[in-house]
Amino acid sequence: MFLGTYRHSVDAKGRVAIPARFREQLPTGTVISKGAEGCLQLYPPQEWAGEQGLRLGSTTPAEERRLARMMFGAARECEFDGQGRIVLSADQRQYAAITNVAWIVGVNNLIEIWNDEQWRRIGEATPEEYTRIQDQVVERRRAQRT
Amino acid sequence: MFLGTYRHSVDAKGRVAIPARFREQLPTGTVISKGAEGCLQLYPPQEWAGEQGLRLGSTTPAEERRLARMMFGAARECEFDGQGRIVLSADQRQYAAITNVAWIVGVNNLIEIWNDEQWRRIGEATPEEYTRIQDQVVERRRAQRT
DNA sequence: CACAAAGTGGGGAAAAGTGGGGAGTGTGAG
DNA sequence: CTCACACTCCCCACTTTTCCCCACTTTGTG
Repeated sequence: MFLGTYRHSVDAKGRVAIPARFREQLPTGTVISKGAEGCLQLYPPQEWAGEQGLRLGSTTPAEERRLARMMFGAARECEFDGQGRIVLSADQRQYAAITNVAWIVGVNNLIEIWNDEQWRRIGEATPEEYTRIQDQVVERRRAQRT
Repeated sequence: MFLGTYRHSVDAKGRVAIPARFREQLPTGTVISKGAEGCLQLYPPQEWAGEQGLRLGSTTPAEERRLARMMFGAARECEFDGQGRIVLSADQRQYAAITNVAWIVGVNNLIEIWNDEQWRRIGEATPEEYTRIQDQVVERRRAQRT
């Protein structure tokens, strides 16, 4: 389970430290790829395996083909250096618009990496916004039960 | 079952002691997150388990993605030190507007942490207000059943 | 009143995060 | 074929943060 938000710096070489709490839970075989809303996502091996359902074949719909190409084409296996950092490629940094600062966010089953501005919009919700969102969950749960 | 209200101090490091009565009932795996109306909430493992259904994957809809990011990004697993204290992160203290004092309130199935001013507004309700609130709940329940 | 438990505060060791230098490897041009 | 350049990766050193431990104060209880 990945929880919490961490603000780490990205150096000139594109290196960013993954919080130790997360790193402990990431075995080799962890994959980094592009995610929705312009973030990067780290999939632990078992989560990445869950995405294998997305395959190309003669019956695959067009949107799924496109999604599969983007997801798998952008994916790379994570490699940690001695200090627990990974290197974000120039391509990945451009996609996520990351320059000097990155927010590393635990989202239950996977980890996301965001640029400064975009994460602030999500993470710095006021208590009022947060209350509203929470009410949405309650509402959604109720809808699902029926 | 968590009952009662406790006023504890928060030191310069952001540490706050959880009342011993509560601590005895909190196994490892307890999670602290942001709650409605600007409080912080402690979920015992069995309460938090309900939130686990929310997972990210290539088939997760947009509203759920946003929700999951906010919920899990704001949460952290509780870690007690030798004196039974937890550390409130700078982010959590800002959200709940907590500086030197925190009110720790048992609310049946979970625990809430409030700042001085906001808790006074809730806790110092007059008998008249209390009655009115109770009637509102009764009214709402009645409306929902229909 | 005395003792025990709970809460509070601070100092120091250890761990995590950050930045830079340099060796090794591969590529491309001369 | 050789040399120069660029890039990657590994290692080292420094800074900051975390957390663990100790000691004191306060509260509650027998």
